Amino acid sequence: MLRLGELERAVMDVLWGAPEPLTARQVAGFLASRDLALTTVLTVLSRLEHKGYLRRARDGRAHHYGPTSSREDHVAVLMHEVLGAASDRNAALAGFAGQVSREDAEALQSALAEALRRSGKGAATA
Amino acid sequence: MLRLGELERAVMDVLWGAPEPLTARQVAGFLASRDLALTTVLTVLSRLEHKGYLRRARDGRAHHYGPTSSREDHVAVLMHEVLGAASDRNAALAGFAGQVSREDAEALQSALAEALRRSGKGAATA
DNA sequence: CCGGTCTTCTACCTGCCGTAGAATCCGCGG
DNA sequence: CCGCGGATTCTACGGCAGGTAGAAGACCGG
Repeated sequence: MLRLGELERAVMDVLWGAPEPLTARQVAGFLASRDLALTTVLTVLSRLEHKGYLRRARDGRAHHYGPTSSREDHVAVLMHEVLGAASDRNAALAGFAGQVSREDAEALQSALAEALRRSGKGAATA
Repeated sequence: MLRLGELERAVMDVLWGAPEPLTARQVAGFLASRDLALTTVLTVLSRLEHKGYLRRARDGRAHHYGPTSSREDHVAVLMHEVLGAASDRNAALAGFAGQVSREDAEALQSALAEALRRSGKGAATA
């Protein structure tokens, strides 16, 4: 998985936070505090598209850029990627479990229960 | 959290996999397939120490380098870091839960149960 | 005290990313 | 159908991280 730089992340945050695809100009608008040149935003947008994070569609003279997956999916994928680096997955999972907040732990538990229930009566995921 | 490069990760893997701290020469030995100059290993070792991943202790003429934390801890920390990037933690956790293998899901569940039990009769973690 | 290690310093190169100007393209209004 | 103005593409530069390693200095053991 290709990593994101600071500005790239900021752009993705804008797009992930938007209800629908945005034009480069709109993205620049959301990042107005950075006072970036439009071409800078365009460059980043292109790089992100190249990396597979964005998809774009022409609309009149401009393009609209939208994320190819949700931030949550992205995060989930990254978490797996990180987890894959551990030689002892169980130990890593245990370490992780030991560090999460109570709220997260509870949320994770129900999510897991749900996942197991689903995979239980379908084909096994693993 | 500072990221690791390819070689840096390889070095950490060697040290994480070793039962005790190693000298630069020993590390180079484990990475023999790369045919690196000793100074290259030393440089990387220094950078890793600087980043806080390693601690070293002099022993006679050479230093012995050992990891400051286990790979599993490292992975757990990284997972949290990644999780922190999600605006909707629950959605991210759900996405993660939906992607884990059955084995991992089960391991996680017991680890979580354990964690909750412990935090339950102590001070709350969150 | 000497020699051979081990270490430190310094340096080069490459690739990624932030940044943006110049040139080109193209759809829309007239 | 033409030209205008915005959108896109191309190209580029500087900085930083990381891989790589030589040269020189520090230091321990014999």
